[in-house]
Amino acid sequence: MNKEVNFSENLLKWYDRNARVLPWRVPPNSNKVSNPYFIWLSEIMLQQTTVVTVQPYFDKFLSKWPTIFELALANDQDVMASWAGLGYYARARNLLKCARTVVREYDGKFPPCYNQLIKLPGIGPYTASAILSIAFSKSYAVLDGNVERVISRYYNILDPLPSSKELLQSLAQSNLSSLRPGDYNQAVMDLGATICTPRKPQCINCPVNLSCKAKELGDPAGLPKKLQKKAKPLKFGSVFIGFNEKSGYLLERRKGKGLLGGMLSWPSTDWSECSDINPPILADWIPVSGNVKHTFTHFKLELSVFKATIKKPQKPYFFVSSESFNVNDLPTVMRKAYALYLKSIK
DNA sequence: TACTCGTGGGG
DNA sequence: TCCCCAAGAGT
Repeated sequence: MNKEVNFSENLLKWYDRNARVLPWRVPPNSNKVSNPYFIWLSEIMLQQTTVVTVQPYFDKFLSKWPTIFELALANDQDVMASWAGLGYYARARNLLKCARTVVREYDGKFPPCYNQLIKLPGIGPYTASAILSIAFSKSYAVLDGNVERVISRYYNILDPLPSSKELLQSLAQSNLSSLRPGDYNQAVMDLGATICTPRKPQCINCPVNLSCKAKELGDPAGLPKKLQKKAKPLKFGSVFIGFNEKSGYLLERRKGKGLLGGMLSWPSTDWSECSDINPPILADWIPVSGNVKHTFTHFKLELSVFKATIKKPQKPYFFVSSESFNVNDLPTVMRKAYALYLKSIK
């Protein structure tokens, strides 16, 4: 028996006994069919996001929009508010674009074809392969962070990411089970998430430890090697929380691209290496004690917070009544500013 | 290619 | 406290 068969067979045997129970997943050997809408929605949410974080959002989206047809009819603000806190908000914008395209162009059915899937907004090589293998049983191996780690260890690949990606993709594909491509992909990812972890891999419990190259002659925990990342600069800015009893809170809708694009936000200065406390609205602004510290993917941020009673809305800004205001409609960094404001008025 | 794009948890 | 990383995609 060659090593490739060994890997795939042992992995699937392990998966049959140890597959995690997830709301979007069909258990192995259950004779149930995956719902492509569930698979797509979960895969978009799971991009760079942990299963634990995704679960409540997945449940919320399914309860509000049980099928792609309802989602396609949702309004943008509702979807963005429902995504708030999950991060990478381009995913939410593309999610809605994609749902509308699939309903309009494909009668609400995801095309079981790589070249068509990859053209849809928010669907890249990973997500296209995940949908094809899990929902349509087609032979496409996924390459995500888990697979990169498992495969680079199994073959002891010493070249650093991302240059080794092409090789890892072909190795993952060469091992794929054509009978159970979806289970194979999910099995590798489950293995990476639970056994072949970034630190302190539990090789003793690994179903393929007897043929793993890194375990045999290398350092599994040291793989995959990655190129060094650059340091995060520190940026500063100010946000302004305006309120009055009658009208509610003064907010803005951030422009549709870039950081926090499309999200509800407190009026804010730009964020840069120099601190800026010039309010975009005229009022008697009072500094709120303390500041907001927040870390984004590529920079750190410190925000000063100001409060004032605002009489009239001023152009791009608008009031949201106290009754309909929900701080959880805001991204996390803006929730932090609100928490500071609440502390200051108590 | 390399950079942009959130957030929370673990070591 | 800080760094790493998590079912990546878009530009």
